[in-house]
Amino acid sequence: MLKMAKKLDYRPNLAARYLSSKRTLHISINTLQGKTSFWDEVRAGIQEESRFLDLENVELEFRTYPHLGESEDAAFESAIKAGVDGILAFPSSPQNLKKFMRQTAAREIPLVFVATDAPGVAKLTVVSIDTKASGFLAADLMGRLLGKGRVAITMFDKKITEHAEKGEAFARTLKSYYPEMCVEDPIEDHDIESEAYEKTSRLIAAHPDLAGIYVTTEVSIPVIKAARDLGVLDRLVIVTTDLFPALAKEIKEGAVTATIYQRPRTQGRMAFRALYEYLVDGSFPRRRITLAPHLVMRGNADSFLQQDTSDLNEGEGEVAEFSGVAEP
Amino acid sequence: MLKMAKKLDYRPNLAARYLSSKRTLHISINTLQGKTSFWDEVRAGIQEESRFLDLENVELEFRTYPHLGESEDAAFESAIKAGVDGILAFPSSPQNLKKFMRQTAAREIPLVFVATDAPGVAKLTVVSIDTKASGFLAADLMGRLLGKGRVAITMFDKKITEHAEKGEAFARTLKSYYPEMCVEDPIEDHDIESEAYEKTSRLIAAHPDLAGIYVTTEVSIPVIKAARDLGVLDRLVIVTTDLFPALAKEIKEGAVTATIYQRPRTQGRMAFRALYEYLVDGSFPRRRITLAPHLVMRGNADSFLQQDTSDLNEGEGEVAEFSGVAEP
DNA sequence: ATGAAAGCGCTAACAT
DNA sequence: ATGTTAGCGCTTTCAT
Repeated sequence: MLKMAKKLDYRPNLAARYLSSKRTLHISINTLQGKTSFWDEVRAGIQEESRFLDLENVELEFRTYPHLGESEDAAFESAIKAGVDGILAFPSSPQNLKKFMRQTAAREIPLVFVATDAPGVAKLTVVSIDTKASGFLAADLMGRLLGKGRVAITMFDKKITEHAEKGEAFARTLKSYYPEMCVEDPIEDHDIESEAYEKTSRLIAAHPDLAGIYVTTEVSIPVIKAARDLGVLDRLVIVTTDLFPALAKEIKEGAVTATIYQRPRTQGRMAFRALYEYLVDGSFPRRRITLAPHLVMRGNADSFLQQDTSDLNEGEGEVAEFSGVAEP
Repeated sequence: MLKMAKKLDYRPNLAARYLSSKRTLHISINTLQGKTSFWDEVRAGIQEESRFLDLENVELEFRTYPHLGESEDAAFESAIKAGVDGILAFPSSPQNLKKFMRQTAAREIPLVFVATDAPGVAKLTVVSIDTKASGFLAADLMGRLLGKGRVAITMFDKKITEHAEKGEAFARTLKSYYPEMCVEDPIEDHDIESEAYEKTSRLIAAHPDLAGIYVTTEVSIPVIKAARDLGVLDRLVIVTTDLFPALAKEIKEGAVTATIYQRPRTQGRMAFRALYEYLVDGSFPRRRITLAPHLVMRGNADSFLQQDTSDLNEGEGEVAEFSGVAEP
């Protein structure tokens, strides 16, 4: 009886646990090598939060692979073999991942996904951008600026949940608020530059009245180039995704109206936080952690590009001798 | 010699420190009672982060005052008398605060400001929204939608740094990107509804060609009402600040084009984090912690209003005793 | 003043 | 298997 009661509201003292336990948590970070800076930022966010939260008992193991596909599998296998305590990953090919599901499940290795979900795979949580808000923002912006006309959307592949969701929110918003606008079937570029260029060119040729394009993938530059080469850039409203130097240039020059920033650093931070909490506390995060996108236009493009050091500065390693709070 | 070397790369083990120390940190949260939900959200963010970070050695003391002015001073005095280890505050009247500067400085009580800076007051850091990005966003949105015309801006008072900065960014953006637009002298509403209504009405009467209004304060409803009463609401582009139910309604109905959400919860979280880290680690935060504003339009208004539980889930245990200070 | 010793609440290695 | 004990790195108290 008493034991029961005691057990119910018993909370282990984490400080004591850290102190006594020699064990260090090994967390594997399986992500894609940065094509643009997106993944570098995600990793930076993870490191940041790790340093902030950690009471020096966690070790990050970065398994960064250059391409989707087998090197991704290799990273997974290697992590499992190494006996890591948790995995934080970018799931690119859900089918392959299922092979590992049993293993992670059997060994009770918690899994957190960043940026994209892998439907059907058991995981602790997924951290991603709010796709509805993204699609909506792009649509309302275009709608307000154009009022009517034909617009297009590009995505990696209709099968990527996140992209499909953005597309759906985009189309739905346009339909309900701007009935005089219509959306073409999505272009699928598979993150391949030439494919994006080709398909965009063809689309523009087929629809000389095209008024806007919403690019949900990272390959926005080829889309812009196609429009420019065909001489229609000036009359297109282009809304893109993410932010990197080449794109910032186009934004500042007015070629791109706005971009929807997916806050990679914060995604990394949140993902690590969720995994760490689970490992340390046993507490479950929400099933999905969704971030509000930031709208970037020419005025604030630069402030987003420069390292958003975000929260804390370096721990100087000094004893807390409260040395007066001076303002320099 | 050896001592020196040792001291230099010595890093105290925080876990051990928490464990052994009986001391609990007392942090006073001096904020304004919520007129809208802004301050409630800030406090929620503080609580959230506190529960998340805390290894049960911190105690929050909320000193919430109904009005600016003397009750604010009282809260400050009470906190200092109580011997708190740190204060997290909304500085409404910088002049008064200076009286306490000496005291906090003398007793080495670190001070963190939220939402607004108090220039000239020594503090650990200030957490606030990115005013430039806010003003810019409002301006570029209006510029893109209107192209030309006369627009106005309302603020609490020209003397509030944050408001002045927003106004400046707004005007500067308009001037450089949309030379055919012009900005009226700012309306100062001092957060008083009747004042906002009066002055807006007068402005509209004086400038029948007014095309847009950027409201940087929380009193956007009276501005909308004035425009509606004078029958010009339909042709005005209105961009507001913050978000609360009554405003969300106006956004969804199209009266307000967009609002710039200042992320009160995140402001609270960041502020607490900075103060806590300093208290525990001795590490100094950046001088200013600036958050990117969120653009809210009719499609995503609801998702912002519903409690953004943000990061973590529940921490079940309860802290022992709260001294005579009320919880929010 | 300065230094030695006793815990803080756990885990891990030991003994039964 | 179960119970006991040493000790993690600090702070605090107690003795010198």
